[in-house]
Amino acid sequence: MTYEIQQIEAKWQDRWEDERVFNVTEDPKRPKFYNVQMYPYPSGDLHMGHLRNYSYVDLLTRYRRMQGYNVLSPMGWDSFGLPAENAAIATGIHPREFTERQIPRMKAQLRRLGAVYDWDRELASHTPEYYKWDQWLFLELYKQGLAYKRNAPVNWCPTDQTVLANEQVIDGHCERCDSEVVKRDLDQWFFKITDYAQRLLDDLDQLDAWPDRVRTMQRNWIGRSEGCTITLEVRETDLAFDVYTTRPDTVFGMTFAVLAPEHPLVESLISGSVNEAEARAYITAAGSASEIDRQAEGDKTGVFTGHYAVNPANGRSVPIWIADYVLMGYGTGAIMAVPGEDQRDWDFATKYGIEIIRTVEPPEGFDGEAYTGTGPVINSDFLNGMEMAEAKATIIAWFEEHGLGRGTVNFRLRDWLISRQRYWGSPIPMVTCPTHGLVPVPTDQLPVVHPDIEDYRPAGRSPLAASESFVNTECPVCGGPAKRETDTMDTFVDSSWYFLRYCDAQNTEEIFDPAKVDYWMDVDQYIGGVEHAVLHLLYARFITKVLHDMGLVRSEEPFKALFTQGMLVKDGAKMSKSKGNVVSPDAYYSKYGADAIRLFELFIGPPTDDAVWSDNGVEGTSRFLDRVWRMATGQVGQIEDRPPGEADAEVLAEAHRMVKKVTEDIDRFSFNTSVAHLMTFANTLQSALREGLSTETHREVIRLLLLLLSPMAPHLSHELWEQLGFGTMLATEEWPAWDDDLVKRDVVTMVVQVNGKLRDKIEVAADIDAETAESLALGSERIQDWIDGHNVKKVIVREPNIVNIVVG
RNA sequence: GCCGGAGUGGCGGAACUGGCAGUCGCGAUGGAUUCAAAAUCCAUUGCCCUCACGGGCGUGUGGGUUCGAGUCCCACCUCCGGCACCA
Repeated sequence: MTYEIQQIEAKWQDRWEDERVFNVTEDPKRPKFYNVQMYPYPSGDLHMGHLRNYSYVDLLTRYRRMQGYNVLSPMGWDSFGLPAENAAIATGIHPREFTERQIPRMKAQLRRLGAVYDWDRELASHTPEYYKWDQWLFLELYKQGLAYKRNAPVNWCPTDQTVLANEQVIDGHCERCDSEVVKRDLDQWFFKITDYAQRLLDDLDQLDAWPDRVRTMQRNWIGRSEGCTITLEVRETDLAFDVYTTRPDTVFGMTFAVLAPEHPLVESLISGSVNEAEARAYITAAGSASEIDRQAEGDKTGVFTGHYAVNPANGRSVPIWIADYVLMGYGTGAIMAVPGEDQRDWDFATKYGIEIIRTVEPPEGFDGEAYTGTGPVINSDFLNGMEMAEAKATIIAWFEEHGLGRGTVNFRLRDWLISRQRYWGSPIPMVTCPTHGLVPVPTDQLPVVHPDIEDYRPAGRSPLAASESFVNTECPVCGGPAKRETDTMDTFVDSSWYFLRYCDAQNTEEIFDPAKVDYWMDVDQYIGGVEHAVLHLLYARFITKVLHDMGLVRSEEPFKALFTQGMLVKDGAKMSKSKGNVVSPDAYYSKYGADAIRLFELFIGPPTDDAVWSDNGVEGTSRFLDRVWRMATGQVGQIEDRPPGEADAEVLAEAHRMVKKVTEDIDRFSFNTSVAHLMTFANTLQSALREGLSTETHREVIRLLLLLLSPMAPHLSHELWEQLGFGTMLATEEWPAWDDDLVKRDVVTMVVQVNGKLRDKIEVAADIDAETAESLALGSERIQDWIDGHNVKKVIVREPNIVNIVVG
């Protein structure tokens, strides 16, 4: 019996598929486990970095299945979007053709790894069967006022020739192509995610099986702040504007006010003002400056409007400035500036010679500039002497009483910009009629079919706009000539609900059957990259809440547990095609097989951490699997036909210890140590076999080993399971339980320390009492040498593990 | 700047709750087997002193708490990630 890797792996891949072992239906009698990984973009070849993630997902599918769960593990394709489109532009192949060529290749590669899914539920977002429901979802949001179109300054990527959501702008650069993003005023579609800001924030508290890191990132992104909106009147005019502040307690220190250059009041303020020319020049310059330049901290610029505002707290006049360090997109686009307690205002005031009044007493010896800490309020009339919290509450109450302002809550989160001027995405199902304006496409006319066109290159407007046959349509209201919306949806719309569609993927009548979703949701384990911490995971939570409010989904949160895996690193960079450092699994498949690759991917390090690829690591796990094969098939040591003896009992006990450790470690996602425990046991078994082991013990411990190994190295385990006659299909066997009596040790090593330093080890009974432990320790010859001539001050006993003797 | 996370042998990493630092693997060294090699097996492998028994040092740095600290606390250094003129 030699280990014919290629043949065995192909055999079991066929059998899992042919016997539909991992295809599932709703079964109320069994507990369910819904295991989902973030569906991939079908990019072509899988490299070792991808395989790491698939190995984790597949391990969980198989493990939970053996534990008796009804496990749903589906797979689909995030097949719309820029990568396919850009690849298509580069190669001249149509994105549809390109995509539909890649999908079967990817499937074949997953199969080669031995990864199993319920392929009956496969979906791909570029297919009309899928995007029809994207469009349906859009119309539902539109109906509820959660989708709207407006002209707004948006992030424009000059390379990809499309707008980007705020979440897709990283440090002022395009998330995809790294080009510098510019601002443009455009009519764009938005989803009103801000309506859900508070709920998205509050419900993070329920997600205790999410990494704290991700929850913190979402919290920061939502950016809730509590403060106060105050109305400032402009002297000698009937104009007024609102400012938002989180520090109303410092209002007496306001020595100027600032408007963002885009603020709507700016025009009426500067027109005819003494400073008009200068102000106009400044606004023009600020408007053309890139985001990056405007974000340069420290170097603050601005221009005086020529007008003064009234500080509502004390009636003082303060100059109104325009400065681009105030952003139109946050708060009211205008601020009260308090240089004494805000460093930005301090910088500005110092530069332009504006007065600075401290309203919080800095501590003794404070030598900084603006003081942002706590302390007693000063120079502030009736607030004097109060601490920050009290002063805030008092002044907000005072403003409210006098009708000058009110306590308000502000979020950093903005509405989600979902329209894209690109070809390869779901068409937005709206029509513009000269008579009836914006009209939604009736749901019975869905899908708005995404047409195949010749020229899909980006051109500053959607390529669909060039297709006469697509654009020209009838108004759903009057039947007159009308034009279709030509923008497509952000692919994050597709991915914000696909996990619901998996529950009922072939439904042609509705987006899904709520009863089926009810059975499978929530996702019990969601697995993906941490790069989606705010984008996809926030959008998916939002859409789930919308569907919940529509009564279609019971739960308010889609993903009960989230696992974010680390990346595979090679030559100091994430393994990726664009970095040119990918390692293809092909050579490793033919030399070592899928099991050795999988086991190495699990063994390489903690799953949450980045791991460094090593070329000969697979060799190690391959050696281990070879050894398991040889030991299982009787090619190592002596297997004796006799009743089990004492040595057998110890091997059996070790096997049960392995069962316990491996199970507990899988449960806490410590896959690398699970593998280590299997290897440790294999070493024990090998030594035991050298001495000779009974047939009975050998068979039992091999049985346990194969059960544990099967989610990690399924092909080899299945083959041995069958060959040794344990049964036909290991995947459907029950996960082993350990026997506590066997796991328990009778004799343990007790460490004896003198002043905290290890001085002796004594074998003692596991149930030793404190008194015996102490006298054994003190009686040890070695210990005597260390305490002779010293005064024993204290003996700490933690039986049966440790005795520490303190001498002076 | 703010908010997270990490720093342990030649390398990847282990030590989950304060209790033997270095499981497991890679690499390396010596040996067995072999005509030879591959494969396999055995042994050694944190650093320093010692023929040895044994001892000293050791988890980024400095301090602290504790009978006892990789683990807890304080300060700092370095690296990684997120946010960043958010009022």
